[in-house]
Amino acid sequence: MVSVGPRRFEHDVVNFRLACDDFQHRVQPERSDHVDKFELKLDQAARAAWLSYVGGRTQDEIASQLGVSRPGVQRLLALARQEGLVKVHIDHPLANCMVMSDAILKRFGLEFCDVVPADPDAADSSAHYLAVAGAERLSRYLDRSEPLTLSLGTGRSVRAMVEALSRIDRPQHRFVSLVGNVARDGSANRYDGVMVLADKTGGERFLLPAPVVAGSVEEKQAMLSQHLFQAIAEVAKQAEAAFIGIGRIDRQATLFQDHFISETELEELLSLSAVGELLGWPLNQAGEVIDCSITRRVTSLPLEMFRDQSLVALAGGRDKGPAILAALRGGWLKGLITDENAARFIIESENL
Amino acid sequence: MVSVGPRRFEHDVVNFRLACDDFQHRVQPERSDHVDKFELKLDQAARAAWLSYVGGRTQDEIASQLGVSRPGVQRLLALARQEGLVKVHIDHPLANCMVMSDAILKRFGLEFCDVVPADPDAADSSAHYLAVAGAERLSRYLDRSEPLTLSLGTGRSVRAMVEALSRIDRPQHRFVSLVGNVARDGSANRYDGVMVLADKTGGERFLLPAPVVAGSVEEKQAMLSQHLFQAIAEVAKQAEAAFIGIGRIDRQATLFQDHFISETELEELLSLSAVGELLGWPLNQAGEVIDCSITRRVTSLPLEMFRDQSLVALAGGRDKGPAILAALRGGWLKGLITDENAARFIIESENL
DNA sequence: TCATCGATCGATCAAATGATCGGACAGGAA
DNA sequence: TTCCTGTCCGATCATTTGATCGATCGATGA
Repeated sequence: MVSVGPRRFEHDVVNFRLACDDFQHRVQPERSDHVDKFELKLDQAARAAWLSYVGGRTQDEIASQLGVSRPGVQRLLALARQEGLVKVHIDHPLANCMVMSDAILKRFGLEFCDVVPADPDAADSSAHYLAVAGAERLSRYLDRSEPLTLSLGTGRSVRAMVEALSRIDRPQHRFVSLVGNVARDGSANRYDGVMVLADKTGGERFLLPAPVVAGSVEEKQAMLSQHLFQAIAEVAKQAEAAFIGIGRIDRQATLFQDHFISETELEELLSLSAVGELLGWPLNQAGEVIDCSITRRVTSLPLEMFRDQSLVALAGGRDKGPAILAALRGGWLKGLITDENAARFIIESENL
Repeated sequence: MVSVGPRRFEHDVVNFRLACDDFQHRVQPERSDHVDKFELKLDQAARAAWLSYVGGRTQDEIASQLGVSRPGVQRLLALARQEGLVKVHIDHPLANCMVMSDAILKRFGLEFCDVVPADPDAADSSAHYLAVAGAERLSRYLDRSEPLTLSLGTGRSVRAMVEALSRIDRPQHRFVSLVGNVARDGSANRYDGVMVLADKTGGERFLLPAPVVAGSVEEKQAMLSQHLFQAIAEVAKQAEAAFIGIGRIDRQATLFQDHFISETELEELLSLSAVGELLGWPLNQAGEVIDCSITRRVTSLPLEMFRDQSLVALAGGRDKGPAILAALRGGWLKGLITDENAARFIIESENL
């Protein structure tokens, strides 16, 4: 899955390295006849490149046309690409997305990164695309016929993803919710993502009978020691991949709006410069889990548990940028599905 | 040598056909879900194209990344190219030349066409490039070790070409001058192209002991019946290729300036709408040899003789455009070495 | 409901491409 | 002059790419 290195067109990110190679090549022989020779070679390279990329000739044809051997043509083409003579442009709105996706992928060592297009003006324009892209990735797992365990976080994005999924019969699969589906008032969320997913596939469902954040440290301990909780946690540990959302930490934060944390607690998190949360675990700008009074009451499985799973995050919108960036910096994610706006924020923040 | 058809990038000329194919595909299913489906496919195609051409991924990598089979990726890439999503630009002054060269090559069914860059302001800027390009082609023949017969016309371009040639030891080759090296006053040109070429290679030289245009029909007949003349003509017939210049027919014409034809004769040619000449044979705009009083006195070998030889013409400059175009239209040439200015004239005249 | 048509998809093979290696050649130092 | 060193060039092999063909799936109409 990991790219084995630049193969054909070395633009964008890679160009930098090649430019350096070039530097060593060209600056050393400064004398004019050498430069002339180089220019001549470049001319030939340009011809070869044109014949190959625009004219669509094969290297054999080019070879006989330019009067060199085929390997010679190959060297000319390589030269032309190194010197940046060949410019490829993909004429499609997705091209930008691909550029950013690739940059993020490489920067944070992800296994995949999908960036869906979004209109910067229309705030929620990308929500549906995000859901579809997520469903696409999700169904990649579900397609398999061998039994599979997947875990899901909460959030609008995750929810929309499973709703965008088309029905598929996979009774052998198991789905676990990573985040308690019980609100602080004790009401259970009947429409948890796992429920929908299990309905659509006919698979088994495992729901965590707990709130995200317990009322007290003691309550958390009590919950963690429950047999049922431990059994479900055990299933979650076997999951191959986890699809989760990324939460902001500010007054619009889901954690706060849904009353999982109080205003005082929010203030505390903000004062500790939390910028996002993963499964209820608050992260600072560097992506480290912040140790504070709230952390000690979070009932979610510890993030370390997901080191050997494919932790896939879905989140979009420029507002979520800082939170997504934190998750990336922490190295928690294996996959990211986001939108153009958030991606642009990340690219800018990291100077990519 | 002939192109076997579009292979990879179908731009420029070929794009037209592909656009038609596309038309049939896309217009028939006008219903919106079909269009949507097509759009989705195009999105995928854009992604695939980006990953392949910009990202430099291999098709296998793209396949696993997009979750389709490798042939699927191939179809996506083909689609992307058909739809014109992939734009390739060669960032080099020669790119224009290559475009024109290719257009001329295809339009007139040449075996090769070299277009060298030229500054439209500096009139003679391309003369040297032309010579070098010609020498390049010439040495392609000379490199061969088997005995070879080549014939040469006259003119500054041909002369410059042989001078640009580097020395090479080929005593087995034979070189024939196609145009008399005797001026009307009887003086022989000691520095004929053939002389230089034979000097540089050590090959045999055959010079036509005649002026281009004889003084009268009788003189021509006398000359053609000479044994020496016939012997040399016989050698010329065995030539594999002929490198010749292309002459204008106007007051700047070499034929006229060197007094091979008189002012009256020039007027006659112009009144018959001659626009150029090949080895002294005047051509009209369609490239047909004009039958007139001068034609009957031209001592050069008939152009028909070169139908099964590689007749290669060297000529540049916008002024020579009409003459070159005539030679091309007549279908006399197998190869053309010209410059940007002349090429542009040809492209514009033929609406390419 | 079934048969047929069409389209799409993936396995297979041929062609084209990229990379490595050994050898030749030129330029420079002993 | 001879040897050495670095560079360039072309033969060969592995990989990648393109194209064809049969199979499968879904749609359409009887």
